[in-house]
This record gives sequence, structure tokens and C-alpha cells, in this order.
Amino acid sequence: MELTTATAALGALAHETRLQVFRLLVRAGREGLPVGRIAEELGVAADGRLSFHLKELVAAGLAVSRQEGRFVYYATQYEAMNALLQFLTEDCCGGVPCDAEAAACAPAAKTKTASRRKSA
Amino acid sequence: MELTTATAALGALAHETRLQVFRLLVRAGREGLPVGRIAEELGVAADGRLSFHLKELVAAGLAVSRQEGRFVYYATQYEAMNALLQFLTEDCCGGVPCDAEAAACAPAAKTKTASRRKSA
DNA sequence: TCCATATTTCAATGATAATTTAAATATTGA
DNA sequence: TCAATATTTAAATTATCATTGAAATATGGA
Repeated sequence: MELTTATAALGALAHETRLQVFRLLVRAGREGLPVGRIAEELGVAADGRLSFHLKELVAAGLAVSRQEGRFVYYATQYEAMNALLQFLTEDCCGGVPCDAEAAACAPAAKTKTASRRKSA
Repeated sequence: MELTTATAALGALAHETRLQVFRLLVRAGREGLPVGRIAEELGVAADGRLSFHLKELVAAGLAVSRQEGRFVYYATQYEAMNALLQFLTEDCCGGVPCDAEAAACAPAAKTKTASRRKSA
């Protein structure tokens, strides 16, 4: 992962509403949630503001959207999330064994591939 | 971890210089690095700008500083880092087994305690 | 086709964060 | 105590981001 990409992703998460949305979507799994449902769960309005924040998450690569009927679903891009977490902890403590583990979260519905990496 | 705390931490990381500093410190381990060395490693000036960014990391709880002789050392606050990563992946996929693992990195020099959490 | 629901877009304003420049503080050794 | 190294602080400018308010687009059902 590139520095610029990581910075953009972190910037997208550095906002209370977006962070709440992101965490909600992480919980929601690969199928995601429609905008109205996101708004409802977080107790915010489904207006231009939320739309703006959702777009920011997509622009940063942390989420994807798809239209389904008259609803637009947003879902976590788990690969990007994992790459970001790994980027942050990379070569922790200079490679000396220190219980470092790359964070990983992949939705069971889609794949059951173990995400444990070689701990180097 | 609280939403506000996490947002602040992510905001601190959402800057190219600070992100580079953070990753450098993660690699450096608990003893950390003096400011001049950080500047040298990253190829940036050890000026007010770097000082400002270092302070931001400390303010966000992601780093700590200590004076040693005429040098000021900065080091990763691993506990905060781990808490943040855990916060981001919390209840991934609604608790359904999906290879979710809380990220963890603790410097070997200080503790060898396994940081693997119950994967729920 | 017309209305209602769902979501997005845009332009303007207001709020925050980063860089610059310059001066200040702290520690060590001569 | 003077000079040198190491790092921080502050005020002003510039750049970037978020909110507001209102209009626009899209889909499905009556």
C-alpha cells in the first residue's frame, strides 16, 4: 500500500460520522446497508451531508456502493481495510518477535480464506 | 475506546509526514528515536514543522516523548495503537466467524505477553 | 404519467488544519 | 558564561475540509 493511499484512507476515517459509518459497515458484512438504514442506525439524517461522507469513504477506497432497486447499498471494502491495518503495523519493532499480527477481517459470506500472514 | 479519541488518532495519522513518523516509530520499538534521527530517516528538516507534527501524534495519544540529555525521544504508544486497530475492526461481520483478528503489536523489549484476543 | 421515496449534486459560507518565518528555550561542552 | 546543538513556540498566511440550503436525479407504485 502506498503512503498517499493510506493517508487518504485515514483522512476518510478521521471524522466522527464517517468513522461511525465505517464501523457500522464493518459489522454489516459484505452485503452492506442501504443509505437510509445507515442513517437510521446512526441517528443522523439521510441528506446531502451523509451522501458526502459516504462518497468520501468510497473515494478513499474503504467502501463500495451498488444500487439495488431504489436503494443504494454501501459496504466495506475489506481488502483495503486490511491493507491499511497492515500498513500501520508493518515491521513492528523492527521485525523482532513482538506478537505483531496483521489485522484482518474478511466477511465469512464471501470467503473463508485465512488471512494470517507470515509474521515477518 | 471512545469515538472522539479514535477520530483524533486517525486525524493525527492522516498526514503524510505524521504517518511516516508513526510507521518509523512503530518499527523503532519502545525506546523510540530522537527528533533529529527521525528527521534524518525521513529526509525532512528537524524544524518547527516536524515538532508540530510530533506534538500532534502525542496529543492524539499515539506517541510519547521523553528528554534524554539534549535529545528528545519520541516513541509509539503501542497500547493506543492496538486499541485503535481493535476499534476499527470491532465486531467485524457481526461476530460471524470471518477470520477477524484484533491487530496487536507490543515491543518485545518491554513485554512478551501474547496479545491475541478472544476472536469474538 | 404523476406522485412519493431515496439519494445525490452544487455553490456558497464557515470552520480547521498546515506552512512559513522568526524568535525562544534547553542542554552540553569549551 | 559563551557558543553550539537540539528542539519548541508563536503569529500570520494559505490551503483544505465540512455544513448549509436548495434543487436535481432515479426508481417504483398508484
